[in-house]
Amino acid sequence: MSKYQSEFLKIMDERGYIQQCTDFEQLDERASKGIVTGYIGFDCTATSLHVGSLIQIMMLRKLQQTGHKPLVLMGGGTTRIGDPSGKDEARQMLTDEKIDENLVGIRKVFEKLLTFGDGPTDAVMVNNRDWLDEINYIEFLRDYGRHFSINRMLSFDSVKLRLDREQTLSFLEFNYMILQAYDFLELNRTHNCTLQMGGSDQWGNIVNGIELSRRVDGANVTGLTTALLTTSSGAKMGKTAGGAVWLNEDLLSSYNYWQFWRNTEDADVGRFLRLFTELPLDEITRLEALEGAELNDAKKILATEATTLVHGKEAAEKAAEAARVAFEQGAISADLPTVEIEQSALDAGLGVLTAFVQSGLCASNGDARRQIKGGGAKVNDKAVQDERGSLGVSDLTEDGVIKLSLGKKKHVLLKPV
RNA sequence: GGGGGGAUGCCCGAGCGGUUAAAGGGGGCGGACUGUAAAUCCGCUGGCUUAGCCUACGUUGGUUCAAAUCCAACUCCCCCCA
Repeated sequence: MSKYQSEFLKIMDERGYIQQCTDFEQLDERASKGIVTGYIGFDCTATSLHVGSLIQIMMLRKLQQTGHKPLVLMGGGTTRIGDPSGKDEARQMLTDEKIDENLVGIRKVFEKLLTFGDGPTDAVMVNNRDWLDEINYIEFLRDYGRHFSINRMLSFDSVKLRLDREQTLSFLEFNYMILQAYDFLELNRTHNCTLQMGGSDQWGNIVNGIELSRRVDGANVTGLTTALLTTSSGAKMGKTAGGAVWLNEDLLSSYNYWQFWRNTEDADVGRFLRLFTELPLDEITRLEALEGAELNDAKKILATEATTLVHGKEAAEKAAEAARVAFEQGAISADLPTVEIEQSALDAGLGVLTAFVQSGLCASNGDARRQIKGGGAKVNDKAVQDERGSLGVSDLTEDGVIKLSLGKKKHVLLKPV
C-alpha cells in the first residue's frame, strides 16, 4: 500500500518522479480532497524544448490526469533579461520578437501532452511577461524586496556553490531569483495556484516563492521537485549525435526521436519506461527484467511509447517500422528521413561529398571526406571508396531513392524531384 | 580610485618570435567487439575547387623577412589594496 492518499502523489511516487517536497502531508491532503492547481516554469530560449524538459512536462500531464489543474508558465519576461548563470560572457540578449516566436514553437509540445481549455482541470498557459513588465522598481523593492534576506539567500545551494567556487554571482542573477519567487505569488493570487514543481536545480527558487507567498499573503503553498535526469553512466540527458534531442518535429524527426529512445542504456530502461511512458507498472516490471539481447525488445517498446506521447501513434509506429526494416532486414524503408534533391543535379552527377553534406549527415565536405576515409560513409549500404566519385541516376534503387548512411545508425534517403 | 593577472579551436587547457591548423584532456564522430546497450581498444575532430590555398589564438593598429607569441590602444573578465 502506498504511503500516499492522493492519486497524484501515489503515481508520482511509484513512477519515480519525486526528489523532494516541501510538505508531503499537506500536498497529499490537498490533492486527495480537491483540485490542486500546480505550475512549472519554462524558459523560452529556443523554438522548442528538448528531452531535458520532458520530465517536467510529464509531471504536468500526471497532474492533469489525476484530476488537477496544470499551469504552464512561459518565462517570456524572465527570458528577456537573459539568464546570466552561464559562466562565459553575457550571452546574446534575445529580442522580443524572437522570444515570441520561441513561445509559439514551445507551445506545440504542450498541446500534445495536455488538454487546454476553460474547464476546472484544463491546462492554462501563462506568460510571466504579462506581470513582470508592469513592475515598478521602487515599488517592487518596497513590497517584495524587503521580504528577502540576503543572509538567507546566501544559504541557498545555487548561490553557495557559486561563491564557494569563487565565481561571480551578479546582482542581476540575485534578482532573477526574486522575480521567479514573485511568479509563484502572482499565480497564487490570480489562479489560486498552490503548487510549484520543477527540477531539483529549482529547489532554491521554489522555496523562495513559497516563502514570499507566506510572508506577503500568508498563503500556504507547496513545492515538489524531480531528480535531475542523467543516464546511468552519468551523462547529461538530452544530447545525442546531432546535438540536442528536440521535442518539436521540425527540429528532430520522429524517426530520430524514436532512435534516441531506442539507444537507451540497459540500466536506464526501467526508469525511463516509468517516467516517459504510460504503460502499467507490472508490464514495466516484466520488461525491465529482460536480459541481454532481449532487453532490446523493451527498448523498442520504450521508444514507440515515448514517441507516441510526443509525436502521435502514427508517427511512432512508422518510425518503429522504418527502424525495423532498416536494422533488422537491412532494407530500405520509405519512412527513413528523406531529403529532396534536384533531378537535374543528379542527372549531371552529384558529388558524393556534396550528397553527404546536403543530406545533413556531414557538416562540411571536409567532414564527409574524413568519414569516407574512416570507412563510415555508405551509399546504398556500400562503403564509399572514392571521395571524388559522384552519384547519378544509376545509383537510384528500385524505390527511386539513394540511401546514404553514416555509421550503422544514421540513414537518410535522397529523393530526386 | 591604486596595483597585479588574464582572454587560445565545441569545452577545459598548453604554447610566449619561425619546425603551429596550434600539445594534452574532455566531448563529439567513425571503426573493431557486441545486442542499434555499456565497458574496452583504434582512428578522426577549421574551411575549400586539397601535392596547393584560405581563415583562425578578445578587438584595432604597429614592430619584424616572419607574430597566438613583441609593442600600443580599446573591450571584457578575475584577484589584491582603498
